[in-house]
Amino acid sequence: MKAEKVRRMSAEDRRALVLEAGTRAFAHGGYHGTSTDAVAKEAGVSQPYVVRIFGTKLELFLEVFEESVGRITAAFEEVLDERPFDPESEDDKARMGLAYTELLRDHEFLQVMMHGFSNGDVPEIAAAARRCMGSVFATIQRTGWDDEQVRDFVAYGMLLNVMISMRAPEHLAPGDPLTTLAICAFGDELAVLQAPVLESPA
Amino acid sequence: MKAEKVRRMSAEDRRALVLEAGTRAFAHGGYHGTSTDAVAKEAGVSQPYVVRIFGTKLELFLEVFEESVGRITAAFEEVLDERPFDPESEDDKARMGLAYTELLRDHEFLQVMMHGFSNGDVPEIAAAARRCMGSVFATIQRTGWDDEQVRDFVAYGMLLNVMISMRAPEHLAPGDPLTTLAICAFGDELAVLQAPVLESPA
DNA sequence: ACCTTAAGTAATCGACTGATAACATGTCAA
DNA sequence: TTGACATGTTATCAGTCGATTACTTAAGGT
Repeated sequence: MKAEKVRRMSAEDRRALVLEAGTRAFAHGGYHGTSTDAVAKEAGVSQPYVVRIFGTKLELFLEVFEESVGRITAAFEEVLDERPFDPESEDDKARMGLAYTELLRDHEFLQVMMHGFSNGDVPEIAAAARRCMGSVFATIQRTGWDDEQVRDFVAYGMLLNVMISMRAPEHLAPGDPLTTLAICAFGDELAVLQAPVLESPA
Repeated sequence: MKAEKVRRMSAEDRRALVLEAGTRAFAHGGYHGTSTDAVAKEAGVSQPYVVRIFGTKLELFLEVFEESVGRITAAFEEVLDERPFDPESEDDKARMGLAYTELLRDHEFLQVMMHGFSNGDVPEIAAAARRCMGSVFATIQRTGWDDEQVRDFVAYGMLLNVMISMRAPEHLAPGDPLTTLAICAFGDELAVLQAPVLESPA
């Protein structure tokens, strides 16, 4: 019957794979709204195995969360390290903005971040959220902007996160005020977010 | 034994009471993280009763959510209707900002709103979120500001919501970058948010 | 006083969840 | 080849959740 020998993976690789699956799963339901079984299904392993790897669901979420925020700060750091950053330059500012909007296309990290940010009732998650928000702020500070500029940049990011969360780009109606907001918040990026990826148009 | 006659309430009053309790409960745990029993306990009634009043947990949440957003837009409308609003006036802009920071002190509405905004995986909640975000945007538009200004105002609000959600004001450490962000985001309001209400200082 | 209506609860159900324990099997060094 | 260890699963449990049913009793008109 079962001729297939089941290939195994190193614990390290499997852990990384489950972490990725966890990112996708938690991006949808958040901490409370996602079961360890959902993560397991996404990863293609059994539910008890994912809890054995991470100990508890909470620890799994915390790892997923911190990794997601890490990816986001990494995207900014890439821009900052690419070449000297001029705090006065509108062009450099646009580059930072672009780094974020590129993240929007694959918005799992952002949604995980958002879920972490809004789970203040779980002390460990709230603590992680504060730590991560601090590190994001500190990273943006490296631009040389004054604190108010950094604050506004972060605030703008939060708006985009919220708009993504509520699936605004996929639900635009002509007369809707939300459409106006979406247009002036996402700009050119809106078109990209509306349509899913097209496969090799003939 | 039980001498107490149980006083009853009109369905209307009880409904309002449970709605209020729901606001407090959902503000903490959000949709997925709050049980109907938690709402019932908060309201001082039995769990089956709260589901009978609202039909399902989802409908209860939607009512709580829409009412919360209603309170928020109402706060803005109060400012707008108070006297003619000058879109060029820095003073009038400050009044709008103040309307929001006053909401921060009793932040249950904001947290419920935030939870609704980040629950995009539940279609009904996401739809309500889009509707409500649209109505908030439309309300702020009544200032006469151009769309970019309105957008930035809303974005700023989202940042404050997130900071409140992660309990930033209660966890300020001297060297922390988050503290810097908190200071330049909340301004004078920060002191108020840090300390719970003091009872008649001797 | 009576009796219909409406407010409210206790009991309970089936589904789900996170976690534990026991078991099975692939991998690899000696 | 073998045996120890690491990878992974099945079975299962106790707790929780949303919802339904059936019951209880206060309120209020006649």
